[in-house]
Amino acid sequence: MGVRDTRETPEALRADARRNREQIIEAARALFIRIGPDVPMEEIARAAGVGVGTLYRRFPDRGELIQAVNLDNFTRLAELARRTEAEEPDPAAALDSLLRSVLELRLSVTMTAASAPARQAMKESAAVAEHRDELIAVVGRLLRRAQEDGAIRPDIDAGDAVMAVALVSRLAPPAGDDLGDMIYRRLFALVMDGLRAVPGSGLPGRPVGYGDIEELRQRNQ
Amino acid sequence: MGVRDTRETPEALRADARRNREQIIEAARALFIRIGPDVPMEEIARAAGVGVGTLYRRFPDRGELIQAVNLDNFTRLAELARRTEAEEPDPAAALDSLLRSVLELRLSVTMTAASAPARQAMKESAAVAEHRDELIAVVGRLLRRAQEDGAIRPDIDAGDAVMAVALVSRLAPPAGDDLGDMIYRRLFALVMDGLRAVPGSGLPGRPVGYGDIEELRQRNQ
Amino acid sequence: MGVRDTRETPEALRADARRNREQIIEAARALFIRIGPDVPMEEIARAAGVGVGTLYRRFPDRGELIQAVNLDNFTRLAELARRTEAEEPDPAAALDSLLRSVLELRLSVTMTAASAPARQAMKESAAVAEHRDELIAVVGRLLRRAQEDGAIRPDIDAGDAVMAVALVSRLAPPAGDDLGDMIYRRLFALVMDGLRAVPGSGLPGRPVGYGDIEELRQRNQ
Amino acid sequence: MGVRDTRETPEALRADARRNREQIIEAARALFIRIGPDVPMEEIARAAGVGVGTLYRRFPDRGELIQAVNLDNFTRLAELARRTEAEEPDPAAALDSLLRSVLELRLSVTMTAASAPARQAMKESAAVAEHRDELIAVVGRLLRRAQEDGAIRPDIDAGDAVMAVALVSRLAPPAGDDLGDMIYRRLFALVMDGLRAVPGSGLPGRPVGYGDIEELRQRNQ
DNA sequence: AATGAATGAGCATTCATTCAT
DNA sequence: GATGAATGAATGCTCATTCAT
Repeated sequence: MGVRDTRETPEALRADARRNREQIIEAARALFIRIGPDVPMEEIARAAGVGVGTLYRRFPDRGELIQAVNLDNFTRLAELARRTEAEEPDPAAALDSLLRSVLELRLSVTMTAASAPARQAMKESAAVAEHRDELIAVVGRLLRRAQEDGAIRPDIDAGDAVMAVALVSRLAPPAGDDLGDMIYRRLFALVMDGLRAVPGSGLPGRPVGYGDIEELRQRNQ
Repeated sequence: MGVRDTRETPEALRADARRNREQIIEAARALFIRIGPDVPMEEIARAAGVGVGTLYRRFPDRGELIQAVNLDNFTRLAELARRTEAEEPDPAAALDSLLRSVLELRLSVTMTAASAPARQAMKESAAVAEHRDELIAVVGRLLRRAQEDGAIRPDIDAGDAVMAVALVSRLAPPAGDDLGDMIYRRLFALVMDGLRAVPGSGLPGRPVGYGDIEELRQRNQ
Repeated sequence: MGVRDTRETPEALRADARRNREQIIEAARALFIRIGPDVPMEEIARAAGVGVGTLYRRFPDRGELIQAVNLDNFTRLAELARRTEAEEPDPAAALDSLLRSVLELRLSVTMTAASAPARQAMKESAAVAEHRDELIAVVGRLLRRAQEDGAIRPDIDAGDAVMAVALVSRLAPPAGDDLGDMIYRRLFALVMDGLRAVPGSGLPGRPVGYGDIEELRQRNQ
Repeated sequence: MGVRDTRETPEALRADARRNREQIIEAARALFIRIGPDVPMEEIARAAGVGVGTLYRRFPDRGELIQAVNLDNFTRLAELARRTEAEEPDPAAALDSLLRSVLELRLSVTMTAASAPARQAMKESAAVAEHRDELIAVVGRLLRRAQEDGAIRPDIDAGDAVMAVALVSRLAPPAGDDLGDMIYRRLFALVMDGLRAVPGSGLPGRPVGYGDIEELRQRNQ
């Protein structure tokens, strides 16, 4: 049932090699957020405490690295989604908590594409897709339940919610920036308010499902 | 009353030179949106139908070009704001219309920062600041009047509104993308709903003025 | 008897065109000394108060301009040499005065070649050659007479003297630099002392005539 | 006691990398002399048999390369000065031999300034300064002793001598050019004769110390 | 005839990726 | 397996020269 489309099975690596791999992903995630997905490979290697050679041995090119970070992100998100759905009985509260956590994990690179070269580099991965689907499924279920409760406006679907949150996540400030953080949290709250039922106001078009988002991504390559 | 801090007064250029200048700005604006502020200068020149040399004669480096595009954007925005405020008596409707127009002009590069090198390149310009101030002043006035009418939630200030719109503007789809456009318009509407008065829900922190946004920008250099 | 190998006869130009021509040569001479022979053509044009177009109309490329400056320099030098020889009866004093004047005119670009591209650009001109020959002839005559007087060492020829002075001329300091000027004058005096008769010390090789210098220049292209 | 202000300790490099580094410095020295300090970096790389990337890895910009060549030059010069002073008891002979060797090493770029951009690029380095100081100290000592012997004129100081030699060194001909070489050696001998005591002739100004030369260099940036 | 705009080739530098140690 | 050196393609920018106004 495990999905496996990266060249190597991380579990099969020697202890030190696996540690290297993790450090690289950790460093890459941090730098993708702080500098952007175009950050020099050498800088990532340095931050991870390895040579570029090692980085390239693990991830043959930038695309594979981005994808690995993505996979790592979505693995956590899916796990988080599962747990939140299981533990929080109120769907609106669960949704709010889940989306807030998404932000806190600062997984921004992940969902909303980045610079053109980075988009080129980001290959589709079955493993990522699997976790993403799971996340989306949870969001969809919570959304529907919350809509049945009247806590979330009825004219939206999971795609709307995901886009809204993904958008806000782009503003994630560097750690320690209090003003940036306040603005960020206010914006999230404001968007969440937008997701709540607002009598008398309708959105244009039709509810956007996650399939729509994927189609959109295709189109931009 | 006119402000001018670019080296040359565009009006004083020869006819063909002015046409080139405008084509360059047009091409740059489009490419900054589509590709990002790091698009190769050569690509901008090609899109504008001129040689690189011409591009550089007009804009000594990328920073000057970005700034010129910014100035052009904000000049239009300020003009638009003035007109909207003068013509639409209902403040909430004016605000909605103004912000919607901002999106339609696809002026995204403008307000929300870009990649690190691009940020470095984006010099502050007195002319840009003047137009920006005027735009913000109008947004602030409309906001206050709409809040007095109870049409907009009382716990926000101009900075909140501007950030919200700037954020959405990043999603501006290429012309002709119907799905993208629908998602984009829905998101905008959703955010506008968030700006409306929502009884019983308060935002964290305090209202964010435009000064806060500027401080934020400073900090990111 | 006039030599004419530049495209246009300066005398035949309209008054304003001639003034332009002279201003360009003046500006070029100053900038060649201050910045070097690679100074941008546009900068020369600006200093001369004309557009590049005008500069290029007069001097089709950098080589022609360098050559024109050269011609101007050598014309003055030849005239100066004639006058000095006629007016100063003591050959050693005349030589000293002539060489000192050469320095004071700061005609350095002229004789000792410059950067590789500049050397490429400096075409041989019959007019320059004529004036140069005249200058050299005077130096040679003064030298011989001074040697007969025992005032100048016997083992040198005009080429030696010219090279020595040309060398020193490279140090010409910008106007107003007192320290630089002192060093410059000391060096000149020191070289002149080297040219004077020094009993008991002989130079290696054989006396170097001007023909040798020209052959050397050929070889370096 | 060794001084080292370049980022890397050359000794610590891998064998092949060190060889490359040396080839680059060798090629750069030769080309700086032959073409000038503005030779294309690519040409230097080609002459050294490496790619540009390698050149830039070792020397992050032209300035660092110039400085490295300088350091190499002065290291040799200082060593040579030490040896000459230790081995030759007659100060005048030692001075003549030392200065002659300086020329033979063709270290011209070093002391006499270059084109404006190159001057900008030439950063001051503590290591270079140290070796230069040592060289100057030796020259100064030899000079004083020779002056006491009456073999060198009394009205000069180390700065005069260094400038004189630096000047001549600019004429260094390419290897194998016999005529150029003869002229070069004659000029050197002539300058040396100028340095010798010449009764009845005084230099203008005051003796120039090395501090004066440094001040001069400052002024030219 | 003068002007200054347009062009594009040339050089410096960076960085993704490959490869020798 | 890890390292960091080498490579060269890509991109920013400058400037000599040509050409439209």
